[in-house]
Amino acid sequence: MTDQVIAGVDLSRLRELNSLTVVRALRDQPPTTVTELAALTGLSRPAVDVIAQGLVGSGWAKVVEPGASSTVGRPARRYRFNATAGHVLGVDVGGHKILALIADLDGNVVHTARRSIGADADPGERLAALDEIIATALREAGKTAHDIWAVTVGVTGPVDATGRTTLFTPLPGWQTVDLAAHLKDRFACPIVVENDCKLAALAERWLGVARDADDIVFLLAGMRMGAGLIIDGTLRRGYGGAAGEIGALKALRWLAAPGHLQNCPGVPASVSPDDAAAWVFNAARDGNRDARTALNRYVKDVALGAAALVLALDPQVVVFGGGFSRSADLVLEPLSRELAKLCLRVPEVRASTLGADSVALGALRLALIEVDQRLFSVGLSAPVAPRR
Amino acid sequence: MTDQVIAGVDLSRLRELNSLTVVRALRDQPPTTVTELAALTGLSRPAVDVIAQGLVGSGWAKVVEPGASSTVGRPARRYRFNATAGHVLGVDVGGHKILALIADLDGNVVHTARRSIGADADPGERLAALDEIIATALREAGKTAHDIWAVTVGVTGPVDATGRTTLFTPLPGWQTVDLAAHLKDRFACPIVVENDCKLAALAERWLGVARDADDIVFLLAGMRMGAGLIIDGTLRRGYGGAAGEIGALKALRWLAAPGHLQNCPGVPASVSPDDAAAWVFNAARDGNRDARTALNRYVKDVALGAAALVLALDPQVVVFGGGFSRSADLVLEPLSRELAKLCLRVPEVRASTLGADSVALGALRLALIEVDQRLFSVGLSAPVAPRR
DNA sequence: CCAATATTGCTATGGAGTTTACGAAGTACG
DNA sequence: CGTACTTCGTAAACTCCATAGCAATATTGG
Repeated sequence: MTDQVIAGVDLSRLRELNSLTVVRALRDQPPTTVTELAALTGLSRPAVDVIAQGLVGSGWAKVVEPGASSTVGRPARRYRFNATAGHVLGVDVGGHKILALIADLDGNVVHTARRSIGADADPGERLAALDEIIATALREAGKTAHDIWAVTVGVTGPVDATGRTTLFTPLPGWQTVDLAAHLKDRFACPIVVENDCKLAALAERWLGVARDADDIVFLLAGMRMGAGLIIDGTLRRGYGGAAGEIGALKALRWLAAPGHLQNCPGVPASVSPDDAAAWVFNAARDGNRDARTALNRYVKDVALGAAALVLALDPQVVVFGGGFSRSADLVLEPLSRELAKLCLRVPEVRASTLGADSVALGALRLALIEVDQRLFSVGLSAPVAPRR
Repeated sequence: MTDQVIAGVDLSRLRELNSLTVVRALRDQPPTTVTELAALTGLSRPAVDVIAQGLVGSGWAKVVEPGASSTVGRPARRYRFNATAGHVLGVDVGGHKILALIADLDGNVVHTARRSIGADADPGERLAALDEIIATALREAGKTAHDIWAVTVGVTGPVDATGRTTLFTPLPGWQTVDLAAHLKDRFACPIVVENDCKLAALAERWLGVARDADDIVFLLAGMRMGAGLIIDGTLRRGYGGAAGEIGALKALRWLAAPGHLQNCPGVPASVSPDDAAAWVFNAARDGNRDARTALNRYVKDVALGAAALVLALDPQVVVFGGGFSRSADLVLEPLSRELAKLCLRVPEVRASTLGADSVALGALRLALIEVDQRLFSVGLSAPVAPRR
């Protein structure tokens, strides 16, 4: 079918493959003995031994000398994956705030930097704030740009293959911004720009409430509605990066959905438009009749778009996330009920637990996936760090 | 992440991997010399030589002795993939007909058997007809059930993991039929039952109009509307096998769409309900005003559901297939126009060329994929045929 | 202190691929 | 018609990798 190069396996490549296998096993395990690794990989003990020592030499693994052993026999030396060999950076450029996380190769967050920014900030201000917060995060974490092996930035609006949001974005003036190009001067590593909903979906499967599922429809519910799709365990972007943008279909009323909350009668004039939804949720909890009506209408509209996604993809789980997920207690049950009415096979509906950090966490996850892919295609030989 | 066995590569496994690489190269190529294979796989000439001879010994390849050579130097022996080592069976169990195809491992159809059946036939009759046509096809092709390495059957309605259509099916009484179990007595090989739209989508990517695309929304348009989704080059079924069933959402009006054609004013009483649509298409071509109105309404309704799928998945191509694709000349342009109005990023719209055979061809394709997967996981050693 | 047990390190063995080399089989050309 | 040239087929030597088995070593328990 394809005419691309079909890779025959050379003997040196064999060793590399087995090294990668050991790395993979090491990474998913607490510090491990050679014998355990041998059992895990199916390789012989001597082979694993040689490989493990090689990995220590090249920095991928560290030796843990045996301490007080609890078993009989000679205590075994243990090896652990050297997660601090490299780090990744994940950033969420939101309307109101910028959040940057730095994590090691295991995904442990080692530093967090947050800054709020006006929703009407122009692209120049926003980029300057981004640069500043990245610089701050690196400095405070004691890292330089060369310690970072991959960068992912989340923005609102569909992102195309080049990392631009030309189709549409709610950030003022952002249509013409080429964020990847902007960051390319600061980092030598791969830089990925991705849609915020898609990143949040990744986070939810990584650390959140959908860890067990391979087919997930993630709903980012806030003043804007969005969705991220994970199918067969992989984030799907679509051909032009616009997968999940079901809100564009007016018949499904996603655009209008948050309006029911914002324009709910009875919201005091003292409450700012941004906080109206929170007020309505609280009022609904207290039994306010207008608030309950608004909530009902909101859920019905959300369910309609969600049903379209569910019918299209037949996921195992629908995750209700985003800013409004704090009020999931009010939404989950009626949303589930509406979906049951509209869909053929009804998926589970769960509430997100990651809250406001989900986009930045998802950015970390995507950066780690990027490192992984290069690791398992390029190989261990070259350090995975800079491209040039 | 996973705790499953992580495969280390043994030396014998290495040889197997390289054998598989050579098989793969051989399969996509006209009869090939050892030197060419070596260049293609990156292996050395002696290594490929040994492997090729081994493949001939185990029946996977055949030798083509050199004939009149056109180049200088000693003419090379050529090897070709032995596509007739095994065969696959693909069947389309439709409302009005049953179509069975037998193909070799290259996908060349070696036999076709077709039979029409009443739309109201009960499950017993339908299964009997299926058995008969399979027996006929095997007999006339000079094969037995043991020559078949994989069977796929296409039916209407969403198919779950066990091969049953418990959610919904338009075939009378079919809800309780366990087709896979029925066929298990007749074949020792893997048997897959799959939804007809999904199979037609596969066919369109294999031999049809979407060979170049990895992200495809396939529309099966006929008296019933359905869809099959190919994302990142792979057919996606959804968690419960119900992906693409967007027609269940009444707001998107797929259920009603064919009705515009069937109930078009002006259709002569002499035309049977099944042929009404064809009459309307013809009348529209002749400029009949009522027919054009019906067609417009039909296209608008089709476009609405299609737009939901397009927005959800952002495909490269939308393929208009199924029985009505014969009249694609009337549909394509307005459908494309409607989609442009409704979608963010507008995909190409193409008309299917495979016609009524697409489901059976897709069944063949899925059977071949099944053989492939077993080949590349289980390996060459065991003949891929019977499971027990 | 000694026996039991498990790990570590070492050496011999065998399989697979590569390199090198040479005979074989055909073409091109004087 | 014969020689030079090209390419193929195959064998031998070599390298690399993983395995198997054994000796050495470190720890626990009696």
